[in-house]
Amino acid sequence: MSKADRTKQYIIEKTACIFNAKGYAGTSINDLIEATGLTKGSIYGNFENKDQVALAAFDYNFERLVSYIRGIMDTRNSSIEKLLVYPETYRNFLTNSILITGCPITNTSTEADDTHPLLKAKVENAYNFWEETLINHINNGIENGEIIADINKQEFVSVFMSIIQGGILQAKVTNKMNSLNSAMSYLEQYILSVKK
Amino acid sequence: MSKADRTKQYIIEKTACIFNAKGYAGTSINDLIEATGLTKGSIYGNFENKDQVALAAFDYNFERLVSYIRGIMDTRNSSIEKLLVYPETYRNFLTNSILITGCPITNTSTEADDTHPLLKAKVENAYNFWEETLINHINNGIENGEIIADINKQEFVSVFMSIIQGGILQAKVTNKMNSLNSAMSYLEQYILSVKK
DNA sequence: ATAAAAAAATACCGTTTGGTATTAAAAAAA
DNA sequence: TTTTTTTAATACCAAACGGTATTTTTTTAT
Repeated sequence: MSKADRTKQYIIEKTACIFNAKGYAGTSINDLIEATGLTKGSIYGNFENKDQVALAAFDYNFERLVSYIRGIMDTRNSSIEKLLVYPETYRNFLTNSILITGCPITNTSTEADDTHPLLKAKVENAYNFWEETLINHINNGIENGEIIADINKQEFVSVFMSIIQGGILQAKVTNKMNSLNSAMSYLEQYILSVKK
Repeated sequence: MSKADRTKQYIIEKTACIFNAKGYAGTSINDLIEATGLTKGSIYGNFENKDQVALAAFDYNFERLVSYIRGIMDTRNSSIEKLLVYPETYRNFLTNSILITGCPITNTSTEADDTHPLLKAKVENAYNFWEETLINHINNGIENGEIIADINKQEFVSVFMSIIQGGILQAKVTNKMNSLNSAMSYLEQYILSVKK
């Protein structure tokens, strides 16, 4: 790993949370300088422009979240238990450093959809990835005879993701955990309702 | 209505959609000038600063959405039918000028929560208002014997709002209506599931 | 119709923005 | 260990930012 690669990574790690919290329009080069302790010249020596840092930061935020959840999932044996990792994780998202400034997909999608095509494309991919992952878990569950075969996959994953995203949105803005907890309790029931 | 009040209203009406689309950090004074055809002096003569325009714009966006939905609701007789106005409305949100740039609550909450206390307070109020409205409809439904009495109100409204917000988020970013339609179909079932 | 008051346009201000040469320092290769 | 290459810091830039003072125009009250 070259010096350039290391600083590049360092910049991403130090700024990713800022982009997630303040948004991509709300984050300035100066914010990046403050967060990294580096100079403008150094940042622009490693990234073409602010856009490229933002895109890399999103990838980092998303990848971190994905690997965090996958890490817990790997400790679970059944498909249903794996799906239950989501409500379990998001229930305590305010105490989770990865999620404390909100879900990167949720945050980025609202900002990027009407303003930032490159970022929007990234969120779109992230969405599709999440959807595919969920469908894979469902398919595994069906194959194992763990999940009912006549499940409406499309509807299930849409509702699944909606409940998580909506729940986080509500919790972040109201500072109350009851609504998120309620949503997550329902999600648990919802998951168990497709159990064979 | 004085001239000042009229231009103030004019500025709000012309800029509200921009704030909703580009966000509050992403919208510049120049955007406001372009949208209104007015000059900087005129805008600052009617508003203390950009912040105040943004706050007024959010109020306008929210109020418009509320009165739109209430307008349709008033044509419905039962509580269940009134609740069904939501999936009906949000199903076609991309063709609805009020919602085409997304739900103001959803958009604003992701941006404001970590950056803009005044705006965050407004979104919080909007949330609470929405929640209260839903609970009122449920209470009416229970009183009329239309909705089952042992409904978990807190959970119901949380899930209700989550499905709508999550569904819009997905539709906006994927440009696909299936996921939103699926989520709205489920919401319809969900509403009917509390029917007596 | 005219005078007073209010609103809008113009012109200006300092600061911050994203970004770029250029110079200095530190890695990496010889 | 020295030279070359790469990386980081400095210094700079034009443009855009939010905002203000002043002048001109338009309302409004008389």
